[in-house]
Amino acid sequence: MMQPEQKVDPRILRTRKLILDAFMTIAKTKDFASISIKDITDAATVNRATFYAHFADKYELLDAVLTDTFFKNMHEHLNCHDRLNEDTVANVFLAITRFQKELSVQWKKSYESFRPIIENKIKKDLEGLFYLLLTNQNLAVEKEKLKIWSVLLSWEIYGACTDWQQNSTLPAEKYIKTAMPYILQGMAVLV
Amino acid sequence: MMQPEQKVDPRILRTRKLILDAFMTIAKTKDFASISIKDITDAATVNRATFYAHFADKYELLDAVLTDTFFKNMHEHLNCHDRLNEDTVANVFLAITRFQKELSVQWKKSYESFRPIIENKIKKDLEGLFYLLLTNQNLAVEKEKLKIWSVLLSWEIYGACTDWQQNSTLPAEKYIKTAMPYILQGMAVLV
DNA sequence: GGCATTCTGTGGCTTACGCAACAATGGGAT
DNA sequence: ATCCCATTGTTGCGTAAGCCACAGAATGCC
Repeated sequence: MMQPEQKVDPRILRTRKLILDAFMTIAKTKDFASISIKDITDAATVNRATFYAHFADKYELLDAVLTDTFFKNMHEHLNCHDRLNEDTVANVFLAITRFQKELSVQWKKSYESFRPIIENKIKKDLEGLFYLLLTNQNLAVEKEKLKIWSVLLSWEIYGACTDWQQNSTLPAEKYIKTAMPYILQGMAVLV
Repeated sequence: MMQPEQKVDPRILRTRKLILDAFMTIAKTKDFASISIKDITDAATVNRATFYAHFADKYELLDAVLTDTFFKNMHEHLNCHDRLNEDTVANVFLAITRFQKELSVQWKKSYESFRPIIENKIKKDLEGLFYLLLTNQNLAVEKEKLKIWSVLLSWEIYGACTDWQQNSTLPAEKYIKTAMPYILQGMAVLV
């Protein structure tokens, strides 16, 4: 989003990465609740006090990990200069479902305890993403409305993902194609 | 050797490892002479000034890399509580030849410029190793003599390695078996 | 219940590292 | 020969990270 990204001390990046990597590794073998800060800092070969200089607690770390991995995943299939249209929505849907799949496989032991946190996180991120896309295509609509519509759209999409995951036997591509007319109908208010 | 190994700041170990790893990686693709300090520190994501806090120059780094890898290699086939005998000598010979082989393959681009440095280094290390083994088995011989005999033995063994590498077509195991009687004859002065 | 143990945040102090700037050296090109 | 640019070590200063010790909370065990 902001490309200048003014220089960050390399030590900060290094330590952050050490912590994130350590956490992701541990999450594969241990339940989230039973992971202690010490487990993480030991694995990261970082002092416990240093952890707290980067993150307030375990949950903030989880948040950061999700942001990193989710956005990484997202950007592989979407660039933020796209307009919000049928293709974009479909791509977002597919990226989310793929991401969830990956998480539940990679983080077997922790995924269940993560789920509600992940859900909120992704919806917030989505909301921000949609809002960004919408403002970028300068429509003649007040920002207030765009904000709310972003919320609606993010819940809608995320709901679709959850439903697909839990109840559907369709391939993701089919599912989203089926859902698309309804979504587009809602988005039509934009133009 | 010394097992207490009083605690070292983890940052030092980390930085050192980053530098060593970076160097070994670069050595695969570039000639030693053409590797700059900046190349190394960039790859290691470490500041150039930090490099100089750890090593005086490129050669000291090379020295450290060799020590680490050589001793690692050596200890896999030998423990320092062994006595100095036929088996030990044979193991050392094989460890060295294996190590040289590995280097020349791994560090294609740099090996030739390394060679003389490596040679001195290994002989020094060998000398220390032999001296250690000899003193450990408390013989009734002055230290002064043990020191000199360690030198002779290390040159002898290293010479054998070089000759094998350059002139011999025998398998290393055969070669050392052939050379062994002569070496043992020399060592007989010890008992 | 009580007791011991582990974990969590936090603060004060020390140390290692990053940064920018420097003079000195050494090719390489024209 | 001259200029140019890159590399080499070195320095002083600011900041991130390590270390230790602490009190309070949580957990487990009997």
